[in-house]
Amino acid sequence: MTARWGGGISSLDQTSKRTYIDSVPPSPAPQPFAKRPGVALHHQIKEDLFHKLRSGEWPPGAEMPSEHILCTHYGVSRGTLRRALADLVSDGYVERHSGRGTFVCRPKLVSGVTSAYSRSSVVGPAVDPGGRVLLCRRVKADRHVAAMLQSRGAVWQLERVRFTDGQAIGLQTSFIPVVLCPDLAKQDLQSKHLVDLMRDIYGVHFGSAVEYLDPGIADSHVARHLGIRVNALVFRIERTAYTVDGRAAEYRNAVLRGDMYRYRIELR
Amino acid sequence: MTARWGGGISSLDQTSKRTYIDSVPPSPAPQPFAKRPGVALHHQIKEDLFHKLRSGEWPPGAEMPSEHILCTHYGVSRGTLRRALADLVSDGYVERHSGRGTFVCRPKLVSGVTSAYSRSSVVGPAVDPGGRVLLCRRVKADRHVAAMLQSRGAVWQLERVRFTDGQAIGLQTSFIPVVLCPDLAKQDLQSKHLVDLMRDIYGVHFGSAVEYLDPGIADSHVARHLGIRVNALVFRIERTAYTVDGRAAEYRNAVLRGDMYRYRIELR
DNA sequence: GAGTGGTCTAGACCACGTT
DNA sequence: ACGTGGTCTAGACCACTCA
Repeated sequence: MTARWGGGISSLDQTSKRTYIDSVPPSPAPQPFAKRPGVALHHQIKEDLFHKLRSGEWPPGAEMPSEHILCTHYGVSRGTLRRALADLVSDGYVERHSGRGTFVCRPKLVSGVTSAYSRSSVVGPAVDPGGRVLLCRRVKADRHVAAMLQSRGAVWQLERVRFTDGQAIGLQTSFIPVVLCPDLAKQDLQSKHLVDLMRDIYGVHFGSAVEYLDPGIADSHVARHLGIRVNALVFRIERTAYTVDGRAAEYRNAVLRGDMYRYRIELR
Repeated sequence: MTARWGGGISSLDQTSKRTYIDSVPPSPAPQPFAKRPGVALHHQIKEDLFHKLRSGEWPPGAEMPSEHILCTHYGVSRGTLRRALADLVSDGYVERHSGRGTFVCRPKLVSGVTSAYSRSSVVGPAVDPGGRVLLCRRVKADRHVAAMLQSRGAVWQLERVRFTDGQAIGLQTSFIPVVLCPDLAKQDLQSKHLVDLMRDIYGVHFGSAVEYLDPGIADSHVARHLGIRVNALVFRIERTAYTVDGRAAEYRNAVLRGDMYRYRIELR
């Protein structure tokens, strides 16, 4: 049996709920739980529980008090308490198992590079829509592109230089099934985001994408168009984007200046 | 006013709920909603709503029916329906605004590199705990390290080669405040994860971390220890890890073989 | 069988935004 | 004033786990 709850809750419960009356505690009783008006109860309870978690009152792995006990302690209904616990679960702080109980999560931060899921974002100046079109032609999808797009038909090959405030920062080649946008070459690829264009003209709604990131260096082609020296450090980004109903709609190989962008990853 | 709901729900409602009776519809009425036993109702409702979203029945930006209407349509209580909607909200598919209504989210996938938050993970063989210690000494934190650790005291400088299955794959230098682990040099840094060690010996619980990722190339030092050629492509990873109560506990500079690992990023 | 969490209901009151 | 979503309650039944 893992650590149970030491105490500090049994000080207030059972009796009347929502009693703000000030019967001065005879002993230095721990501040039990004072409801603040104007803030959702479930939120206050979540904060209080979180505080107990990170103060070490309930160490990682420990079993927490049952819903029943917590309800009487906080003087709230089960629904309200469960809302607080559900939020802690979705934040990854506690685990619940039907029939067993509620447990404090052990930190999942692995020491190595392999780590738990997380949130990530690109750090750097915003990229302008559109860009200089170097190439836009119909081609037959090669083996690799066909595999990534899950289709063997004709595709548009679209190569563009991307800018931020007039400065070239990326070079990318997209492959898009022709069936999705029959006359893509006629569209305003210079000044519009591809996602906006495909949505507004062809009704293709992007919903998700998967990117793979590798370190790379600029070859002469990349260096010339981005105005950087050959062998300068870049990110190589391989990306497949999917429509909201799960069909692959764009496969893209991109290069992004390594001196102007970095990836930020938030682990938890 | 954005698009309202075309129809298809008004076919069943108001009248008795949970009526499976088969009064054969005079017109080809759309299959309304058949509950499957054994699956939580709120989950079935979420699936049904999701299906309507991605089928385009409710386009992005459209206002969805009110809770009241959906309750009568599905024949469930408000709590159950709200649970389904709450799940859709946390998945990022719908937005709710008190007093206004519930709206279908517009896809947030931006065409450019700058994109919405996402989940990410490292792809590659799992890293062994510990590693070969090249250096472990007390030093005074320099300006940069002190800033990252939010403290000016003495720190441990720990440089290790990381392995996977006997093969060197990464080189990292950690800086850890001495106050957190007075005799770190005496510990088993060869075969234990730093997080495990700091938790079990010093009671330091890691809770979160922020990493910055850059493309890089191996210098002679890195190349020698990782057994790769000079100028080989690597990831450079700058990482600050925090305890559960938010104090910086480790600042790390790491290099990871670019030919064996890549970052996978899932955008939504 | 007792205790746990998971689900669901049918009410209630509230703050908010629109009309 | 009305309809929206946000909050909260007090019950109920269930599946699951463990002693």
